[in-house]
Amino acid sequence: MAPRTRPSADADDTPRRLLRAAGEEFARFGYERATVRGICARAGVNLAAVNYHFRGKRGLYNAVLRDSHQAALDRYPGPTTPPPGLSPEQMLEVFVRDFLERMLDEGRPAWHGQLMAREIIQPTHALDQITDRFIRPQYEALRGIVRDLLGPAGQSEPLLRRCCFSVVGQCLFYKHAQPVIRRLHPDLTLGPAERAAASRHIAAFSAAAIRAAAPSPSEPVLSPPRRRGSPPNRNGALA
Amino acid sequence: MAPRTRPSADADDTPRRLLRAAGEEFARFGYERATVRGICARAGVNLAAVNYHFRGKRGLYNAVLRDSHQAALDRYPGPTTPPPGLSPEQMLEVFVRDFLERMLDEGRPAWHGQLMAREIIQPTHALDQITDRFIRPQYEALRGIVRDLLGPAGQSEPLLRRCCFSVVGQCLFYKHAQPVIRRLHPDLTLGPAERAAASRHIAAFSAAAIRAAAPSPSEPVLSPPRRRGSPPNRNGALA
DNA sequence: GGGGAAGTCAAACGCGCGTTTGATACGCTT
DNA sequence: AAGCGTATCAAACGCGCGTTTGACTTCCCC
Repeated sequence: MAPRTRPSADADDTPRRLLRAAGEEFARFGYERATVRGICARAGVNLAAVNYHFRGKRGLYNAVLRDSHQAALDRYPGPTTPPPGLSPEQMLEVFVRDFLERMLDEGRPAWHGQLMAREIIQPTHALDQITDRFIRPQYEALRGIVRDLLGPAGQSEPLLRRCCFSVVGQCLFYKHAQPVIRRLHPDLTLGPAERAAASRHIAAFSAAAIRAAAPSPSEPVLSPPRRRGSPPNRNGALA
Repeated sequence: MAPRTRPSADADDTPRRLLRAAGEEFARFGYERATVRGICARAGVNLAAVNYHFRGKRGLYNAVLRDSHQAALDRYPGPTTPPPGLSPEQMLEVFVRDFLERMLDEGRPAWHGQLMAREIIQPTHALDQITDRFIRPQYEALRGIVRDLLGPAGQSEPLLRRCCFSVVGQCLFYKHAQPVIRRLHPDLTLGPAERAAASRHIAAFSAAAIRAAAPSPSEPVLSPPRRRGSPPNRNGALA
């Protein structure tokens, strides 16, 4: 069973090395441009191993998604389970910070955010599954936060939707527009400090805009109007 | 010279048909996934015509960019030459509306916006040229608008930059995240009405946020601490 | 009216890709 | 020791891609 001279329980077997190498290549190049040959070369395994262990490139990609999804849930418990007692502004900042960090975090085996970011703009066969298992829960969490910020206006579905799009759009920009950003601002580094500043900016920018979109400030804005109806984060988030 | 039975000045010669077909294919599939065979089939010309008239796929793409760039300038004079007498809020709305319309406008031979949107997230060999000729002018126009909205705070280069990123990020989202949007909101159409509403939302959302980021109208908040040192916007903007 | 440039065309070339094949080696069971 | 399932490997297959080739047609000009 064990190929070379490894007894049995070994974390360095061929499927694991393939998963790791494939995660790096898929995150760096995307599903289409990543090559099975490149992955196998990086993993130091034979070319046919992908088809033997994962039934082809698609199967390997699906396995990487499953694997990294679980790892990401462990690493970022995230705003789907927010610590209580935070103001909506604080929850928005936590959401934005985690979202941005996930996508821009290179280095460690944290490809999940990069794979998600890629799927959004270059869908593969796995997008439906990814939407159900990852994107929609995150989206519902954000909707809950924004709904709280909007107050009574949060009952307006188009407004709520567009505000969420605005938040997510700002975050995705820092991930996907990097080639242009580098050309427009050659001195900009986009290191951890800049990322933190960017996430604070997005959270403050969005919170101010959402608060402004809410009705008049003269009246108790948050609590009373949405006392009725369903709790803010009912459907989808944990479904 | 003229191939079949066409005397001379004919708008339907092979290079023109190739340009048109290539624009559609490049806009729809991107540079990499668009195929020379597909373009030639759509244009109804022989496969070798691309290499004969444009010296290959790259040359054809460059020609499409040049051609559509000129056409786009004709169609959208745009906010680089804004009509005077508009408030900064109105100028921002014009900018956002044109930007969004350019990118989402399908149908007519208006591939330029789609090609630009693609280049931002999937750069090709032409991105440097495109940045200089198209993106940077647009970016500077937006910077001017946002600087006006920010007031004294507009002297802060990082704040100005991030506000511009926020505006552009919101716009790009509607273009690039369409697969996910359709899955999250299957009933959403994204037709002309929704696009118009989205552009109004982005403009209002951003204007409110930028105004909020500006110091209070009663007191100048930002100016004193950074009075010393070099002028804030010296390098890069026009260099 | 004959020479040559310009243009078109079917066919093929070379390459990289995902995948498959068949041989080979290993370890466990009986 | 024989048998068998598991795993690895080098080699090749089949396909689509961008590009090239060489022959053929058409038109202008001297």
